[in-house]
Amino acid sequence: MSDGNVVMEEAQTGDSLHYLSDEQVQQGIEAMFFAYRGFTHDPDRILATMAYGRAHHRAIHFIARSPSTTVNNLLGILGVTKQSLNRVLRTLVQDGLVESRVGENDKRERHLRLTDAGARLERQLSDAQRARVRDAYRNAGPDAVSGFRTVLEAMMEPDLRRKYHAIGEQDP
Amino acid sequence: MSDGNVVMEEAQTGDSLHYLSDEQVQQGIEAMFFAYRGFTHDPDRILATMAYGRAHHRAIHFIARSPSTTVNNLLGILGVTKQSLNRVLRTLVQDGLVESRVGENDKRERHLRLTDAGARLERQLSDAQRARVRDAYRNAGPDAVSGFRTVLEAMMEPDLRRKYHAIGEQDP
DNA sequence: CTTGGAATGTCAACAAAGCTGACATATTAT
DNA sequence: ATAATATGTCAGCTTTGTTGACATTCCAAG
Repeated sequence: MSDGNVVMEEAQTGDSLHYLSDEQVQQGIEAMFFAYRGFTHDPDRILATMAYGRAHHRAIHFIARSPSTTVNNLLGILGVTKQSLNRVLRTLVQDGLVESRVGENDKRERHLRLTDAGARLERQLSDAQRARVRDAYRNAGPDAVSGFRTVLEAMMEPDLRRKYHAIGEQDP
Repeated sequence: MSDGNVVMEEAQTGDSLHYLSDEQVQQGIEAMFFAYRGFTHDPDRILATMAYGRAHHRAIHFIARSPSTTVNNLLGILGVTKQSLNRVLRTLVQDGLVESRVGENDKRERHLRLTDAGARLERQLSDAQRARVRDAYRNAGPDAVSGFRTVLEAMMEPDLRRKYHAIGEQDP
């Protein structure tokens, strides 16, 4: 819990690295845990009333964000196996929420987009989540939001950070 | 995606609420998703080599943080059913990583604490996670860290925010 | 034009970790 | 005495992840 590491740093630099103490780091870890629970709470509550789960929400979210994305691209973003994603996508396509089009250039690829019904569900699912994040932003203020995003970015795995930045760009 | 809501706010207050735009909120949602993946990446990698999973890590983490906590308290923190937690605790006690003592005042309660072996595993599991968070903190700087924690707190469900603050205090 | 590899889909089997419901056992509180 | 609390346990189910194997389709390299 308290190896001499941080103590040495503090001895070297005084109190300026207080935010790097084990206790501060530990509290940050716990804050991530509890905040993520809040983060998923609202969509989970809605999904519990349907035949869908969090995996469906994730797929719907990123299809909405990157229309015409391919299955392979989605696999890279979500970090699950194709079998796992395919089970989710199959139900969404069957239920008419997602459309799977054969690629024009490369006909092996399937390009995914939400149908109108899918977009409606996406809206419903994400509205509560957006509201929560927006409220948190409003309460915290712009400087805190900036720091929030800076730390989150620094916490990502490098390849996921690249994917994070690629979302919403021209050619992902 | 862009209901007129935010546009109205921006019309009212100018650009000061830019950080509340749907696009900013959406990016924050995705940052949470990707960052949480990084957050769990290191312990998950270690756990994959053992017979334990993320649920064991969570139990071990909070037992380490709140020694002598009761099962009921842990249930409230983790937000799972007693059956689910019990399955995890049973293996940890059987494997000699967690000790379960009958309460002194109230003998219905079981007070949980890590054994030496459990503390060693906790250290191993959490070291990588702490290192990642500490590196993220270091790269982001103290102001960003402050904002990070402010937004995370604002994102929590109120009852979990209370539990978050109660951890590490005298009488949880 | 054949062939290797890539992208996708699908089947089967399995595991982790959540859930509900029911029930048992101590122990404490009323 | 009786009710409520804290815990443990059994059985069964669901979601979501995993591997492994195999088929199809198609692009690209030879």
